[in-house]
Amino acid sequence: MVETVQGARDGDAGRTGTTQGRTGDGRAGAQVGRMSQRRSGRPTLADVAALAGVGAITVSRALRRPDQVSPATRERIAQAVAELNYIPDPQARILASGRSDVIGVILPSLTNNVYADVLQGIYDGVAGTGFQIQIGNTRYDPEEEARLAPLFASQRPAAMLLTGIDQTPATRALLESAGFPIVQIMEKGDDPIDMIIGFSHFDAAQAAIRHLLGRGYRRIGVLGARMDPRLMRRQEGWRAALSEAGLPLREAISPEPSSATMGRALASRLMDAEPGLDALFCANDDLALGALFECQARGIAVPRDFGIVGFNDLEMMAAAVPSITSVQTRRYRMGRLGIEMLVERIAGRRPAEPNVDLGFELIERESTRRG
Amino acid sequence: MVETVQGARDGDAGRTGTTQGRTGDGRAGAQVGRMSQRRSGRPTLADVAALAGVGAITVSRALRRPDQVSPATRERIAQAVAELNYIPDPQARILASGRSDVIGVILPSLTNNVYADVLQGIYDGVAGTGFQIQIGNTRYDPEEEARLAPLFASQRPAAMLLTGIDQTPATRALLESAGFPIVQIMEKGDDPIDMIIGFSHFDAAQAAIRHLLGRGYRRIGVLGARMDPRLMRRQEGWRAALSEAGLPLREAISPEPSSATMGRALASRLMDAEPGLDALFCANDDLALGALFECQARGIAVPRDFGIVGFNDLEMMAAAVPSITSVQTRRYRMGRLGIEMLVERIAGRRPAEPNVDLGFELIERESTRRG
DNA sequence: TTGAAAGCGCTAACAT
DNA sequence: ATGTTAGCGCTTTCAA
Repeated sequence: MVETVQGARDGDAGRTGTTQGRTGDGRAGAQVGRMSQRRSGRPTLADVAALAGVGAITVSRALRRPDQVSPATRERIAQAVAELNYIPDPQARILASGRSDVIGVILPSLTNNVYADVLQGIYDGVAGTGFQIQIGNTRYDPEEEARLAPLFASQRPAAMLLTGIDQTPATRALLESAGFPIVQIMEKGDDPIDMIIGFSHFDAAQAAIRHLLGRGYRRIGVLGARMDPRLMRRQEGWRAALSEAGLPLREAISPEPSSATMGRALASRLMDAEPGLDALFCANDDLALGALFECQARGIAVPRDFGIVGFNDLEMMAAAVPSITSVQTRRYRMGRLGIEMLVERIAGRRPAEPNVDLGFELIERESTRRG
Repeated sequence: MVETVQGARDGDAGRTGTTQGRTGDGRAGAQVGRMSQRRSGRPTLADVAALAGVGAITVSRALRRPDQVSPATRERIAQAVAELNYIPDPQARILASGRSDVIGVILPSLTNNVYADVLQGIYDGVAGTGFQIQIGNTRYDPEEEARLAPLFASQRPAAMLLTGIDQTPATRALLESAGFPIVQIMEKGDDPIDMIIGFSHFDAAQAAIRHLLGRGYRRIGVLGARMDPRLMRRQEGWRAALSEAGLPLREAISPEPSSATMGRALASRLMDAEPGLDALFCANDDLALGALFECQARGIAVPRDFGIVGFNDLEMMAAAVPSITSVQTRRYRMGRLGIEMLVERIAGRRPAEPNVDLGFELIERESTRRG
């Protein structure tokens, strides 16, 4: 998605003569009297300038750096702007200045609750800053990311926000010399392209397993779906924790998207394959919800006979009966802080800390609170 | 969010000299020999043209309408493009042509599952078309929509997609004369600004109540949260259906966002206030999930002693125990079809039907299957 | 503090 | 089928 390819569409339905005539009104326009057919019909800087009796550049300055224009002129310009209902043309501005107000954002998914929250943080972070967000959706496809990142980068964005740390070497090289601020989110990393905000998926998964161990569960299984790089690192974490405890690895993994239905299916499969299973760490909350439903369907008592831990701490974990223990991750914060750091950098300020570990927190609830 | 205001940021961190030197290489550039400091450093149309030994406009045409250029020239141009790694500048294109490849999209939420699905449909619809998506998030605030819509419209989008039919008169007037295709989604309507894709929330809510009645439930309550215009119309629907059946109105409504936790709270409140309640229609699925959890917490048997119907048919409704009856709405389809219709119109073709009612379907599951 | 000129990279409108 | 010219609306540069 979001290509800037040429070709395709050509016609221009509905684009014909609408506000055509208005061009003439102020007759303020350029020195030249004749009317080009190419003009958009909207008032331009020159129109405002003529009406205010100043040069175009003064209007431009009044708009961008009001302090460089005398209060009197500023006021006259403000009136002209209001009168003409002038709105600056962002395209012209970008072309002339070589600088855009677009922050490119590349996410692996839009429907996944995790990224919906990130997205909310991003939009809240950008609110009122004057920047625009341009979203690319890779659908968890590394090739799509490799295609999208250079494409976005080539459009002179003011900054870019990327998900994760697994960009291809080529993409990475391109971005490192791109000349605009970049932040990677969702993962901890020693070697960011520029800035990074995240947490250790390895540690978080390890903490989940240790929590189950601490509650006395021993025959622990793990459910996972859609093994993206973050999931892979969680996998390393739960494997390490299980191995450290001398416990065998009991996993049910699917490449398909995570969902409650998938959670039920995977839980069912693992329960059948591993009789005596007494707990599940679910690498996503929707899997955990599905696992709980599967327990209910089988009449298994949670938490007495079976423990469940989820991951991400989605809102419904607290509402479930029993409520479900989960690893809280700061998704909204990553999106929001990511944008805030980028905006800081665009403004020429250095963030105090370009490498932020937001950590995680294991929220214990009823699903692992036994006896 | 997504303003195009002036002011704010000024500095240009990190933007300093990166690929500076490269400007000289092809020396192909314009007729003028001197090198402006303003140049971006990226190869331009003129560079490609010089390398291919043709005029700039020919390159432009080769890129946009290859059939208007002879195969031989086209081939030479393709080579030059590849050699220079040329990427067209979208801003310059937009400025010169007065036409952009941006489709503006205004949604009330990004985190709500409903709109996450719509968004996915939108991105899938736009994939491969060459159009870009610009999202505005109103957070269910009509004023924000009234602010955002004109702002987007002023940026010469190729088209716009709006949510619902409750734009202010001013916004509506502006958009009606905007000159680009517009589609409204999520609701049925007789008087679209341009095109519309939706379904009747009134009918859908009515169908939900009638389903409960058909299953023999009589002391029916309704839960609602965040009463946006769609919810209001559902409310009219459930009220009509209850009144038609001669049943009293038992509602628990909250202006706060819908969530499973909210569902539990509202269900709890209504159950306490209305002893003997035997069913709930929940105007959102997360409320329905919360209601189910509340029943579980209270030891109420669903569906035997209590019926539950949700709205939207989110994935987890099918996984719940018992699975939850819900009104299926075609969210993804509305997003996708909306974009497809816009793209058709941009290409100058008229869609067969500019007013599409996608309907809904009541999916009966265990939560209302008693007896 | 203000302005004139030039140009950002591309395409529309006429040529040829 | 290809080229020439003149912008699109804004900002940079340099000057006053």
